[in-house]
Parts: sequence; C-alpha cells; structure tokens
Amino acid sequence: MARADLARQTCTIARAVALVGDEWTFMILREMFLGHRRFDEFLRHTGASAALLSQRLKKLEAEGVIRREAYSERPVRHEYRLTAMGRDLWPAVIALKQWGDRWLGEGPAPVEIVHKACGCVTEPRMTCSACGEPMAAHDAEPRLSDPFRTERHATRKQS
Amino acid sequence: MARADLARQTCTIARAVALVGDEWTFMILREMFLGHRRFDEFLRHTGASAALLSQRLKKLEAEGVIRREAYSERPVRHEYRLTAMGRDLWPAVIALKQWGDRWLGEGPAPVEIVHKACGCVTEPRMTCSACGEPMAAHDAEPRLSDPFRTERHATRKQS
DNA sequence: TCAGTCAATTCAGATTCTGAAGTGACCTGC
DNA sequence: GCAGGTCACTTCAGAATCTGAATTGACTGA
Repeated sequence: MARADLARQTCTIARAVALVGDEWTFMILREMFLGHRRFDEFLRHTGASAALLSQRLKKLEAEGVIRREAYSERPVRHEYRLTAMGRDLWPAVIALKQWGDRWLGEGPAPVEIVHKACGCVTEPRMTCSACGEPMAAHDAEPRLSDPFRTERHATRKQS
Repeated sequence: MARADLARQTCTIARAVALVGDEWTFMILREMFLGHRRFDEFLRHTGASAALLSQRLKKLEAEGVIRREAYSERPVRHEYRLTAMGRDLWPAVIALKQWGDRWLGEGPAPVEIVHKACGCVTEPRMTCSACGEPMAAHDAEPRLSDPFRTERHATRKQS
C-alpha cells in the first residue's frame, strides 16, 4: 500500500499520519510553534531542501493546516501561519518533544514551555478528560467501534 | 540536509522525529498500542510492505523502542513488544488520534479510549504539570535554552 | 548599477519505497 | 509422507521521492 492511501482509511490516526506524519512536516510545525512564518526561516532551521519545503507547504495549505498570507505587496511576499486546525496539532508536537527530552536528550531540554496562565515552566502531559489524572499507555484500553473492527477483520487475507 | 541528520541535532524534537516521525513507524506504533505483536499482524493492518516493515522493526529495536522476543522455539518465532521507551510514545500517538478525530473523521471515532482507573471513555488532553489546566498552543510560550539559541543563530547562512 | 533578499522552481542523481515473488523452517490434515 | 499452510522474513526491479545545487524573477537599498 502506498503512503498516500493512508488518507483513505477509516482510522483517524492513519489519516492524521498521511497528512502530517512525516519528518519534514514535523520540523515545519516545530518552527511554526516557535513563532516562525517565513519560507527562508523554515529553510534555515529545518534543514529541508527548498523543493521539499515548497511542496509540503502547498500540501499543508491545501489541507487547511496552514494559511498563506501576503505580508507585502510589491514585491508580493507571503508568510505561512497555522490555522485553528494547525494550532490544534500542538499536543502532538509537544508529545514528541517531551519524549525526546526524556529519552534522547542529554542535559537540560533545549526548549522549555512556560504556561502563560500560571507562569510556570511546565511539562505538559496527557490526562484523562473525565477524572483529570495523568494517563499512560497502561492506563488506557482502546475500544474499536463495530464498523472499524469489521473493516479490520475483513482485511485478513486478500490473495 | 538528509533525513538521517536530524538525529544529530541538539533539538530533541528533531531527534524524536528522526527516530519515530515517519508514516509507517506511526502505523506500527498504532498497532502495538492496539495490542498487536506479530510481523504478519503489522503487515495486514498497517499496509506497509514486508521489506519496509522488517527494516523499521530493526531500526526501532536497535534504538530501544521495541524489543524482539521469541514466543516459540521450533520453529523460532519472534514477537515485538514496546519497551518502556516505546510505551512512553503513547501520548504522541494519542495526540495524533485526537487531532484526526477532531479534524479528519466523520461520525464517531473508530477507536475510543477507556481510562482503566476511572472506567470512563476519555478524550486524553494535554495539561500543565504545574497547575493542571488543559493547555493549547496559545497558552504556551516556548523558551529556548541559551546554547540552543546560539546554535540556531549560528546556522544563519552557510555559503 | 550592483549586490542582496525572498520565495520559490528546475533538474539530475541518489535514496527509498512498492509489489511481487521467493525462502526456509516448521506444522497440520489426509 | 507429502501437499498445503503459516510465519517471518529477504530479494529485486521498477517507481516514487528526496537532495543539493543552480537558477529565476520581482523587488530593495546603497
């Protein structure tokens, strides 16, 4: 199955992954959450090639994750900003950062997050929306919806 | 810059992305969090080709994200399990799922998460570790460490 | 006028991925 | 005792994607 076909699956993880689940898209999102907006800033800080960057920005714009806005006429110059949909990817990027800090970093984290509301440096974490307790993999039991389970079993053997 | 060079950056997001930030790795992690462990289950449910799957599993094992364990001698058969490091990726996968459910799904979510401790269906969310409030992009102010800031500025123009 | 900025595009060569076929060690049923 | 199946892969050619470097075009600023 080709990568692009993930977008047509029922599973919303697969769809999300098809859209934003690649190396350079995460790098672009990181830069955007650090406050950058311009093509050449992405170019410098992500390390992606110009061709790839251009292509990814087009894709993200087409899917509604970012918005392209003119910040100058003459010459026409655009910058890229996250839409509400894009900003909502913050937890995904932060989750990767937390994991990287914990398992791949040495010394202090290169980026700290300050929670504006309380003023503290925070280690954002996943909590249960019902009881508010922090959650990890072993606290969670996934429950497949009936149509999804059926679909998955149907994909048994396709010879 | 090649994809592989991301692993050598100071930024822990870049390192995390170099290791697990690609389409098929997320698909494999999804399956593992759904409880699957075997090569052919991954093959069927992720849609990845056998060659790619084999290569990714090797990489994840080499980096300590998963562990390969014999579940039968004669014939020797292995299964793959998440290590503590791997299980700790749960928030990242769940963050993508939540985003996919919100922005890309139609109808009810294909997978629900039950919080074992409280028994409720939950919508896991990012909260501040200091004050416990839910957090989103606009509540967060990233603060770069001095060495990291210096490193980033050094990468201005490399002609 | 000349260098520089910014947002790209183009293109050849390198890398990676796909899909299909094959392998080898076993098991199961007849 | 052997055909067919399972499981965990490997191999390989052709397709797709990515990289790095050069180039473009519309400007600005000195």
